[in-house]
Amino acid sequence: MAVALGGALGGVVINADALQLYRELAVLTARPTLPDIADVPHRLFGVLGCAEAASAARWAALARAEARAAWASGRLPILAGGTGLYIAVFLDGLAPVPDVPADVRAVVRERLGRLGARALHAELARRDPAGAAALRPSDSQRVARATEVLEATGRPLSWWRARPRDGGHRGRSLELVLEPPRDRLYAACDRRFGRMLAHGAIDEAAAVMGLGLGGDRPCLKALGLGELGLYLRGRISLAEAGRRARQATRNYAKRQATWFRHQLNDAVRLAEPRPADTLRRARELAARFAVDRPRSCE
RNA sequence: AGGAGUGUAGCUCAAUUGGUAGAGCACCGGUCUCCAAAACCGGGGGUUGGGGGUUCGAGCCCCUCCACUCCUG
Repeated sequence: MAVALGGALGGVVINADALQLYRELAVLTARPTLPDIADVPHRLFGVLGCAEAASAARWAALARAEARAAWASGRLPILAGGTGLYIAVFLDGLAPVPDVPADVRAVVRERLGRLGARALHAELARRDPAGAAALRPSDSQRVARATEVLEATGRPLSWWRARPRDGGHRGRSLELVLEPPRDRLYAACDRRFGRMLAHGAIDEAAAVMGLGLGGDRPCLKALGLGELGLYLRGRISLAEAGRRARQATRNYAKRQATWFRHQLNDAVRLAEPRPADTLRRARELAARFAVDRPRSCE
């Protein structure tokens, strides 16, 4: 869809997917391949090494720069991808929380692994009662985030969130959500892994495993990577790896559907009719959008 | 054909000596401001293979039929 729109409207496709950011993950993230991208410029695909860690803020800064560059060259920026948080951050901006130093982050993660989320939450409750009360003790990810921000800045996360947000383009963009019927969505999920295998997913997984990265690297969360890792170490059969990867893909698609249904209220929803119809519809929408297209994305 | 065993939620399995069925996963729904392909929360579900019997009461005991598995021929 993004490529079709980009071709029809003179656009640049900008990746809005947390995992397609990683260079070493091409097959396993179904990154667009050459025939697709020949006619339309693509940005932010495979631009980080797996040794690095992406974040919403880091991506947003890159995406804003790319969007500006696209406008400057007279092209329409088209963000495409499945990471709801990233898109939300692009649209609404982010609280101006300073970057948390890597060592602080590492210490908090280590303690999380050793003590568990509930223990960190109890500790947070003493230092930032309001912030802790807003979090479930079992929510390891957010408890760790709140802890590391407090640790690094000396101020609770809630204090930072009360400040005005940086950036944001809400109201100056057109949002399209592809919403295929659930059975077709799941069927597509099931087909995906087999296709990846046919395109060298096993070799790619072996190469990534060979990097010897720490177990907490974001890039290791790619669907199917962990499963193929178990297969490569002889722990499970390839059939079992496939079964688990397909299941994980469906579970993820379900979460995406929930996110996009509730977090992008103004989006135009396309229930995926035949591709030609969808494209025509999208062109109409984009043409309408072009009439009051802002002069710059600043 | 004979012998043995098993049939409980979509799947894999639980259920103290008979006291009117639970869990994980799936599925559905939801949360979401910096690891988000993450992290977390909630929900609906089963005339316990069919029929009959014993009993105050049967997923548990008895009879019978059906299905599947294994063994022997």
